[in-house]
Amino acid sequence: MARIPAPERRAALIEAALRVVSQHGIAQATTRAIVAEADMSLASFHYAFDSRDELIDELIATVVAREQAAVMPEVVPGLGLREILEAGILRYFEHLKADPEHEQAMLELTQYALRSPDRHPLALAQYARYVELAERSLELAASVADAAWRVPVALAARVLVAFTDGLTLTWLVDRDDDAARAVAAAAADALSRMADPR
Amino acid sequence: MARIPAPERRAALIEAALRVVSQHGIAQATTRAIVAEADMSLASFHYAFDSRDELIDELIATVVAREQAAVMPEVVPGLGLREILEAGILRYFEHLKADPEHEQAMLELTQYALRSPDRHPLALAQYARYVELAERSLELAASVADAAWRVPVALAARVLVAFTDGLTLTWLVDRDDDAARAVAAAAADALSRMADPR
DNA sequence: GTCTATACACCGATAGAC
DNA sequence: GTCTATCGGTGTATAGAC
Repeated sequence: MARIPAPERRAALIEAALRVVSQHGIAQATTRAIVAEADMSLASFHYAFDSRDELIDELIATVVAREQAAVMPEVVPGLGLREILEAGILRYFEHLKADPEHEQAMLELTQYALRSPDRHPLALAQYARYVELAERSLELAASVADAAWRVPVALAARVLVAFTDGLTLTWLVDRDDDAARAVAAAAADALSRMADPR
Repeated sequence: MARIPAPERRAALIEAALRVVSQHGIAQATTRAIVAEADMSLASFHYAFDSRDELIDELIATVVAREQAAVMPEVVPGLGLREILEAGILRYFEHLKADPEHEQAMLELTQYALRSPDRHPLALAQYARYVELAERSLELAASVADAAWRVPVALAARVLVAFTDGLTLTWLVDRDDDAARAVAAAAADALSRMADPR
């Protein structure tokens, strides 16, 4: 086999691990399954990583760092804040529908991290990142709609994260698109009432 | 050891399994960990159950059937619908704070069920039960507040389930009580606008 | 650096004595 | 019915040839 620098091997293994977790769940993301997905030998795994735990930690850090603002609103002037927010949440919903396994993987990684005190900070960082992205979206939305947040943006962002999480979890279970759209509308409604026109 | 009828052994093992899942997560809920918690021999497990899968399925069915309406509003006349709903959601939040491991276990069992086509119906049944309980709460709340739902109650109930799920997941990660209360207020606000005074 | 082969722990499940 | 002992399989991790 070709000689591949350790950092590249680590990256390839992390990508393979994400695919395995997405498709089969974290419980099935064994070292053997991951190296098979990456088309490597088992020994190569332990050359690149000290342990499976080390890879999982790195995987969580990677997906968190890579997370993009799926809810980021388009700049369409003339719309009210409520409409802008609803469009943003619906955009996230389309993103969820396009790749449900990825969001399911993110949820599993969160819960995995929650089960170990050592890894709890990883889950916290993940949600801090979500809140940060939500915050930017809400600030942009208010700016476009010419509104001002009455509560701290960080708090409104935290509420938005909770609402999208709930939308995700329930939709992954029942795949009820109409219900998900109702959640989006209700969430946008509630959030828009946390701001005043300027 | 004493001779215990099979149904009692099954019940004891299910209770032990729930404790193990709550405390250590479903990944650690091995047959050995469960029998240790139940103070039984490993062979007793396979006398009562054909397989570990059979017990997990039974466990999910049991916790779902046992689920109570934690959000069920108190009957306090004179309050508006929004206040009644907020009080109900805050009641659920206190329930969550009192026993976080149980709600975390429920989330894990849901995601576990989602990973296997055979068990997906169990997750669906779980959420159908949640929606049913939410529906009863919403009907009672509207009746007490003398209001009428403008949308189908089932849909409003589905939205309520999503909101409480999001509240649960985010709070389990960051344990931010103030943020959770803001989610509760926003959810109550959004839901109350799905009804009209009568 | 990469491989095959293997050590060792733990898993679910069963055999067979009592 | 209940137990101890054990099987076959799979998990993580490592040894040692190349």
